[in-house]
Amino acid sequence: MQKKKKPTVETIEVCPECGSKNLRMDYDRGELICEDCGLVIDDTFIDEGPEWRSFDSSQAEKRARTGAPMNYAIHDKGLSTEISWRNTDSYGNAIPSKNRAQMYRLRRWQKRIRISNAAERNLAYALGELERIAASMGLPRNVRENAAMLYRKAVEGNLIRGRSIEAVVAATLYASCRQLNVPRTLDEIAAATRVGKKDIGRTYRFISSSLQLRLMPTRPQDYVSRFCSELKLSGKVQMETMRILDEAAHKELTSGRGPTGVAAAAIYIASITMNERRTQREVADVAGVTEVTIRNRYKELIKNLGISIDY
DNA sequence: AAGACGAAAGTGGTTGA
DNA sequence: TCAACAACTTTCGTCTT
Repeated sequence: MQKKKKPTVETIEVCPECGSKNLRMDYDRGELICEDCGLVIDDTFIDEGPEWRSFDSSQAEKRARTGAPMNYAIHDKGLSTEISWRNTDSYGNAIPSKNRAQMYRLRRWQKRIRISNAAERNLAYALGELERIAASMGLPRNVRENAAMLYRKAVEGNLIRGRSIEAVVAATLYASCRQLNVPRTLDEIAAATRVGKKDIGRTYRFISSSLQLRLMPTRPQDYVSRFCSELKLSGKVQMETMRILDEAAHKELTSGRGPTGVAAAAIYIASITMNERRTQREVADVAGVTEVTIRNRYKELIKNLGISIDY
């Protein structure tokens, strides 16, 4: 019954950057992180199976709940019965031909009951899309489930009418990412869907105000670890960046500014002061802003924080 | 030659009358 | 609903390494 798992990121044991074996899986953010240098080794690992794992029977007992786990990402929350298409019984034996017709009728009814009307069908389609997009972006499971919940609420509130399903799915994903502090930019979401950034933004605003999501504006800090690892910067740079951003936030240099731009500028500064220099273009590409924005932000930062940069 | 700099004009979104 | 506005982008010429 248990199929052999194909090798995943969990088979990586040594940090390719510093050789440390001190790796940690951050399930909340969906990242595999080196504890020593801070490198995010892989943020696109595929999660298989339930959201928890047990390593021995006592843990399994503590963590297991009765019945199947609720899964909001499946349109009937994963609680319905599934009938396999195989003509075998649960022991793997072939079902006698005289029962085949009966099985066929059972399956047909099962389908009709499960996906009975247009609303259900749309929900099933939407959640399939959600899963596809989230998977291609490497978003962790909790973000997907959260997004699925938001989508259900949107359906209940009749917020879908007049909007494309994919736009709403993208918007809920975006909202979910922000709620759980694993922000992705609108650009990134737009790149993974067939919906324009404009549409997603509009739909997002509509949904979040209708559902009263009260989301804080994204903080630059939330982007740092992802950007830094994409730039292959060490944990030292990351920490320095955080320090700069904290100070900047304290002096109100971040409000009103685009968080990605501020994050990019702080990373740029930290990369120089920590002797791991990256060009403005490199940082700009990763952060999805232009060099000009980085220049503007970083001039503000070094002026107001009294950081001197000597080459 | 690549990177950094800065000016100027253009874009899309927010705000307030 | 519209215009003002700030943030950000694009483009381009110039300077620095």
